[in-house]
Amino acid sequence: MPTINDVAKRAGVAPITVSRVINDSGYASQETRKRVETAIAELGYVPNVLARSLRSKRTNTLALVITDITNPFFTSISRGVEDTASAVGYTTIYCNTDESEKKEKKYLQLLLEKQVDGILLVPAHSTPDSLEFIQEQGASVVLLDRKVPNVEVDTVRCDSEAGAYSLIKLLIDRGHRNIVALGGPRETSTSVDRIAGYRRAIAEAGLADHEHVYYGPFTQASGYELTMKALTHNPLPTALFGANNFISIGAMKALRDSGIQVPEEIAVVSFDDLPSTLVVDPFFTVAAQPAYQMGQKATELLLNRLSGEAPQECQEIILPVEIIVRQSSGNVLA
Amino acid sequence: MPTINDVAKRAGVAPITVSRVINDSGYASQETRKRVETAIAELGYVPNVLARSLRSKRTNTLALVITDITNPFFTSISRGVEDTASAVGYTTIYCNTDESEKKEKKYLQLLLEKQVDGILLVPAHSTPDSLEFIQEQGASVVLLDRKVPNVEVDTVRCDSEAGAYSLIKLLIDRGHRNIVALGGPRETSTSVDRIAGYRRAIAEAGLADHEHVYYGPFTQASGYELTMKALTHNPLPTALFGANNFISIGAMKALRDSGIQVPEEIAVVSFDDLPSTLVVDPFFTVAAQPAYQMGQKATELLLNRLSGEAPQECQEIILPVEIIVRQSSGNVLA
DNA sequence: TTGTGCTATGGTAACGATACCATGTTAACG
DNA sequence: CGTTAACATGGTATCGTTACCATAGCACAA
Repeated sequence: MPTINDVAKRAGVAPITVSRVINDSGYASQETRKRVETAIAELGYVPNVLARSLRSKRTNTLALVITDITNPFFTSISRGVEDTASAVGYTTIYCNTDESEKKEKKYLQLLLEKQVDGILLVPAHSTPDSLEFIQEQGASVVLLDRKVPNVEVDTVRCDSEAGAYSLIKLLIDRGHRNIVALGGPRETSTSVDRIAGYRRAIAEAGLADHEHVYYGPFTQASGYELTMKALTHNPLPTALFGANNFISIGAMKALRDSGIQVPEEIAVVSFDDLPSTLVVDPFFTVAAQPAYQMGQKATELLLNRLSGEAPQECQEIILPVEIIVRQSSGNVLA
Repeated sequence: MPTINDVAKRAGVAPITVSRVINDSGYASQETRKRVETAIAELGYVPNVLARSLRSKRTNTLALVITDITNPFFTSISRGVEDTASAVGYTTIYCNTDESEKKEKKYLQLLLEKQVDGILLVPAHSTPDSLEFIQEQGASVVLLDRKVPNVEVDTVRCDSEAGAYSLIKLLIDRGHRNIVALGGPRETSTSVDRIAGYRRAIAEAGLADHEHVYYGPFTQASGYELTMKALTHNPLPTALFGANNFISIGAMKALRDSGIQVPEEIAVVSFDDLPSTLVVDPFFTVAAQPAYQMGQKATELLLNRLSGEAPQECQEIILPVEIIVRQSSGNVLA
């Protein structure tokens, strides 16, 4: 495989001149440029980015660390990231942590070894320490979707508390008094905030006695299981609140398997919408997060940091959620 | 940021010894190993993979070039790839070509510059030439999902022709005589094969006069549009065959918007299933491809090539599709 | 004329690791 | 006791590129 030196020899110039032509940096006469370009074409020369990055200390690579690309929410985020990054010549490495502390650690180490310029991180088990370590190693970080307390980091997320509050308020306004929350993990900030929103709405309506919260992973299996537990209540809840899309789908399956009609017998509201490309008849009343834009914004913020254009202080961008009312929330109770 | 030399100095050894400890290659006494490890920990040393790869000529990086990660089929493939690759210490770079020739070219060039060890490619506009160029540049290639004629390359895909044939046969057995195919792009091998399967079933049943094929991109919008065209037929078709998941969802929306009941008035069958995590009540009768395994197998094949374990000749692995009969195909016609 | 600044190009070192070769120490064996 | 082999460590060159500094021609202003 030809190197920059081979090209230089063939074009009758110094390697550095070839470099200047390739990168369009510094001066190069029209004629030299042409000679170099033909030499490149004739040899089928492909620059070696490893060498370039080693010398220049920039890899033009970002990393996106999410929990699971299989979740459409993260899929959309990833397209937002990828599109934004690739438009300015950056590549993106994706990592799925599956909410595992071990995987997260392993990937972060790997990414640092790869000298990525920046990391977009949906923290699963990140601590202030681990974030600081990343920054010490010269990589910029932007937190996505979730908070990590007591650190100075840029963050892009949605207002989970307000979104959940609105959903529950909507149910209460329709006459529901017995609403069960199917939460995510106890330690995950989005889950915590959504439950907080639920609590605020419940408390405001003077229903503190009717507060019922279950916790579990953000999975369909958990949604199913927690719903089955909720269905042992007497009297039955009149509405369920799923803290994310998978939980709610699991809940729906549990209700179906129990022969319970939605929304006639039990109403369901949920965090996270499903992309319209995947659903024929959207059914869920949801608090929809602008996932694509989250990825986009976070990437823009990160790129600004890298180019030194961003202001010194950390930014916390909080995007609004959109409440979309559909059938699953039903009508006003009789 | 500390380098291997800093570690070496602090541990009182030569850099190469540190290297041996890190990579667990060659000999190192228990005691030296310990000294090196503490030095690494104290300095917060992180090896620089760029330098390592530049010297060793291996990046331990694969690339997955797909058309759109937003399609659950490719999402599943990507998890198959990622899980298999990361289990043996490989990182994966994802690229979305969106079926664009320009993007595909741009990404392939970029990936070669990055010196990826291997590329898993869902060819959108790849030619034998472009594949050979990749191989000349020292990267291995495995084609995924689609064929490129007249090249020697490893391939992992499903039997599109047989899958489509089975779906159409199923409709014919239930009495359908007027089945419209909503195809993908004319040039894409999967689309071509699926239409071929459709044609074979139609011909076998002596229905050549009732052959109706439309072509368009693999998108929901196209599925919608083509269905609207199909609905202008007189008499109306009794069944539709969508060549991929997005097309079929678009078709369903068109039928819904036209006030046509599925399957009562028109039956629908489709290629590609949706993951059960995303659907409460699976409805489509489909030819399901084992997407995750496709990613897995392709990655294994690629890794075998890289380690030189694979036999010389190219392999073509063809996985079977599974016909899953659900409601959308309806009952036997009256 | 001298000085200044733009254009165009090149030489040398360095980025941070490992490949390759060399060397010394120790244990084991006939 | 000498030879062999496994163990343990190090020196030097090199991967392919760019940073940094240097040089030289030329136009133009003072």
